[in-house]
Amino acid sequence: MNQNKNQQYEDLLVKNGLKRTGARLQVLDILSHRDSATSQPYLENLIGKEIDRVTLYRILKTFEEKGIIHRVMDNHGTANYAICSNSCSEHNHHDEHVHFNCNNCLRVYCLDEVKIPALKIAKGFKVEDMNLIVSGICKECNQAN
Amino acid sequence: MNQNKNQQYEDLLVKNGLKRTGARLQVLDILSHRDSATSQPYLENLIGKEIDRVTLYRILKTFEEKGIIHRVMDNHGTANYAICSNSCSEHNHHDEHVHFNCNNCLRVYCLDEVKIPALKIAKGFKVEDMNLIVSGICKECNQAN
DNA sequence: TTTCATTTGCAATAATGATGCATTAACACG
DNA sequence: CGTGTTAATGCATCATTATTGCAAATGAAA
Repeated sequence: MNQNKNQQYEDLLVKNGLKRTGARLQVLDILSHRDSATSQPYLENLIGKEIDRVTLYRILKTFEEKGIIHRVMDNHGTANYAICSNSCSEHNHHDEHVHFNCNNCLRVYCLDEVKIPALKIAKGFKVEDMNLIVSGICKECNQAN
Repeated sequence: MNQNKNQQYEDLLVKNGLKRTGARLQVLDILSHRDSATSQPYLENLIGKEIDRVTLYRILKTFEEKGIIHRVMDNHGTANYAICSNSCSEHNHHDEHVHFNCNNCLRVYCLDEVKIPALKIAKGFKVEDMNLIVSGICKECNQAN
C-alpha cells in the first residue's frame, strides 16, 4: 500500500547513514501520521512491546541528532517528538516555530505558521535555539466542553 | 542583619496563608539572592540535608501555586525556579518574559527586559501561558573562553 | 554466505517526582 | 503562657523517565 511512503522513510534513513530497521521505520511511520508532537510515553504506548523501551529512546535520540525529528519539552518536562519539516538537517536545525501545549489533553501542536519574532537579546549572549511554548486549551478540548 | 528582608519574606508567606517555617524562609532567601533561575537539583545541593527532598518539592510546588515563584522548564526537562517579580499573584501570574538557558553552564537567566511579542494563534485555541526559552551560550561562558 | 559494524534487548542503575502515614511544629485561642 | 488543632515535615516506598554496559541479533557489503 504505502510503497512510496515507505521508500521515502528508507531514503531518509540511508541518507543519514542509518540502517533501515523495522523499529526505525515504525517510529517514522507513527510520527509522520500524527498532526501533533508525540510524547515519549504516548509513543511507547502506541508501539507496545514490539520495540524495547531502551531501543525507542535510542532511536529518538539518534533521529534528533541527525535532524530527522525534533524534540520539544512541554510544560511538564516530558519530551515530545515530531517529524521535522523538510528544511532541517544535522547542521541546520531550524526549530524556531511555536508549539502549543494543551493543559487538558496534554497534546503538543506544532504551529508551523506562527514564527517567533526577532528579539533583542542582551549583548554577550549567543543564541543557538529558540523554543516558544504556548500553553492553554486546544481547539478540540474547547469544543468538547 | 537582614531583619527587613526576613520580615519581607515572612509577610509574603503570611499574605498567602502559609506558615512561616524555617525551610520556607531558607528557600525564599536562596532564591532571592540568585540572579538566575535555579534548578531543583542545584537547590537541593545548596540546601544540603537540612531540608528533606520531599519537603523541598512540596515547598516549591506550594510556592508556585501561590504565585510566589515561577517554574521554567529548560531544554533538558529539568525544573528551574525563580522568585516572581512583584506583580505576580495566585490568579494573575504573568510569566511572559523570556528565559535564556546556557547550554554550557546550564544556568537559566530571566531576561525581564525582553517581552514576548504578541502572536496570532489559530482560532479556537485559548492561551493561558507563554514560555519562551532561548538557548545558547551565556555572557559569562562566552567571556571565559 | 560470510564477515563486520550497527542495532537491539536485557539487566541494572540513576534522577526526578509523587504518595501515605506518623511525627513535629506553628499559631490561634483561651 | 500552656494547649489543642491544623499545617508542615520526614521517612519509606513507589512510579516514571532516562542512561549505560554487554551480549545477542541483524543489516549491508564483499
